[in-house]
Amino acid sequence: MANSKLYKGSLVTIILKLLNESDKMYGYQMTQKVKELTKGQLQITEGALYPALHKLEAEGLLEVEVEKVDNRLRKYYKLTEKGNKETVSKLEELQEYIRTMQVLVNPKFSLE
Amino acid sequence: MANSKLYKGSLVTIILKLLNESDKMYGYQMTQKVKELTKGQLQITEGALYPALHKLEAEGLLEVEVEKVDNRLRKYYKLTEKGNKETVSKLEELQEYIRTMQVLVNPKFSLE
DNA sequence: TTATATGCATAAGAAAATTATGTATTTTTG
DNA sequence: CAAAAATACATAATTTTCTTATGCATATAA
Repeated sequence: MANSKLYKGSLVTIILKLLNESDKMYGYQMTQKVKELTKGQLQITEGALYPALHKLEAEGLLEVEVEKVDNRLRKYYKLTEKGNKETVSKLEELQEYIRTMQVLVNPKFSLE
Repeated sequence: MANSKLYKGSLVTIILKLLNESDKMYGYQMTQKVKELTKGQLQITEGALYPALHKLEAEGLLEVEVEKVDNRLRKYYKLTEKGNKETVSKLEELQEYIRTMQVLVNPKFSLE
C-alpha cells in the first residue's frame, strides 16, 4: 500500500471517506483517485482493495451496482445508511489516532 | 493495542520515540509510560511489545543492558547510532502519513 | 495470605496487508 | 499493425503485526 507501515489499518477509512465524497465509485477508480490525491505517494494495491470491498459489502456497509461500460465490467459501490454511520465513526477514530500520536511524538512530553 | 486498528504499524515508532526522549527504558516501563501519556487510551500489550523489542535489537537499532533491581530482572534498552537515524526516519514517516491522511479526509478534495 | 503489581517471555491464532497470478477487454504507442 | 500499457475484476500464498492466552517469578498492597 505504501512505503510506510503506518498505512496498515487505514484502508477501510480511506474507502469509506472516498465514497462519502463521491456518492458512488468502482474499485479501479478508487486506486486512481487516491494516487492522484496523494500525488502518487499512496498506491492502493488490488490485493488489498478488492477483499476489503467484499468484506465491507458483506458487513452491510456498502452496496453494489454492476455496470457494463465498453464491454468491461464495473462494480460501483456506495455507502448504505449503516456505512454512513461507520464513516463518521472511522473518521473520528482517525482524528483520535492522530491526536494520540501527536502527544507521544511531541517533544513536550520529555518534560515529565 | 487499542480499540482502533490504526495503531497497527505504529508500535515501532512509539518505542523509538520513547527511547529518544528517555535515553534508556525497560519494557514494562514503556507500557506504563504510554498508558500515562495517553491517559489510558493506548495500552501496549506485552505480546506485541516484547517481540518488537527483540526484533529491534536483532536489527541493531537497540542495545540491551540487564539490571537486577529488588531481585527482579530489568532489561534496559537504548538506541544505537543506527537506532537514532531510524528514529528520525520513522518520525518523518509518521508526519508524512498524517499529512497524507489529512489530504484524503479533508472535505476540500470533494471539489475536483 | 491472597490478590495485584512488577517484569520478563512465548505460542497460537486472527487480521490486514504484499506479492504473484489469472482473465479479459480497450487504448495507446512504436 | 502488433505489442505494450491501461482498464477492470478476482483470488491464493505468504508475510507482518497484532491479540489473546499462558507461563514463570518476585514484591507489594489489601
